[in-house]
Amino acid sequence: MQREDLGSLVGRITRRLILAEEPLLSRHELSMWEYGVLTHLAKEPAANQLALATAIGYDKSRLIALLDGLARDGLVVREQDPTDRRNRQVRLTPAGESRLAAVRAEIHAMEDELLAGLSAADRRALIRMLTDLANG
Amino acid sequence: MQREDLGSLVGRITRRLILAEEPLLSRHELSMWEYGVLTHLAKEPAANQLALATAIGYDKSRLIALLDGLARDGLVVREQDPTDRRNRQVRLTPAGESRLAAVRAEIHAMEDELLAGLSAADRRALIRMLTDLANG
DNA sequence: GCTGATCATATGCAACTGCGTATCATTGTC
DNA sequence: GACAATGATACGCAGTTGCATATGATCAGC
Repeated sequence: MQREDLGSLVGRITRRLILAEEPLLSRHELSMWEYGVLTHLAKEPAANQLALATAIGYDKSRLIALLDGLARDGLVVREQDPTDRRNRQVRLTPAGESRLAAVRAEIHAMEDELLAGLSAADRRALIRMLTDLANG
Repeated sequence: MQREDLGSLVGRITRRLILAEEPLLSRHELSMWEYGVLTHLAKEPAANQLALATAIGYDKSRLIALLDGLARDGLVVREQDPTDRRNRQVRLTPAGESRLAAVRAEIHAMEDELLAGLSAADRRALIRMLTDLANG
């Protein structure tokens, strides 16, 4: 058979993932982008909002409303950077952490199911290779 | 380190691929979706336009204008299905095939570069696993 | 031949996207 | 202290998306 494009493969996988994640996320009242923000903040608090936007590949002008919503729900807080008052540092609240932990557990369970056909070694290899590709 | 979501990994890879593919495609005056249509038609001509739309995950009402453009450029033809005249079978023209071949060669070269860090065995394993995941 | 289903096509809509641009506060430099 | 640079915020715009819906042609079953 003709070799299939990497882009096509990845695209089909993306569609499957979105299909599987959307119901989990909406049950916890989170959009895909909100989940992305929470996930990124769990890794490291954002020094400022521009850095957060570029890190997750989202539009900086759009991020504002997204953070407004998350802050209103008490999942994140914006705090002035004492060393540079132009910056708003963004970090998870305890409520944000627990909301994220709940969704994330379900998403990981879903992923495990998706990868159930692979051996443990294959799975490790896959994650390693994907990580390398993602990080360029 | 905390385990990273599959969705996040795939998302970052997708962004990289789009960034790398867009200039190649636009040099051949093709959009991402048009390339997707041509690629799919190369695998198998479409029995009708609805089937084509769902196969590539595109909106059926939007596909019409896309096919109009491709047909205007002589890359595809729509033909009445002799067995069911409601259907328009869509297939590549020779011009469509050669245009696709030209772009595809560049895209494959780009992908090879992207995967250059992997051994041949790793690469085969990766493609196999991605294909399995994509096909569910 | 009538009827319901299927397909191509067309259109409208609300939401989202990326992009540019403007404003204002704050910073660091000269 | 004046000034350029940076960051948060706000707004508009044009393009894209998914979704619903309508119409007309054709088909298959009765």
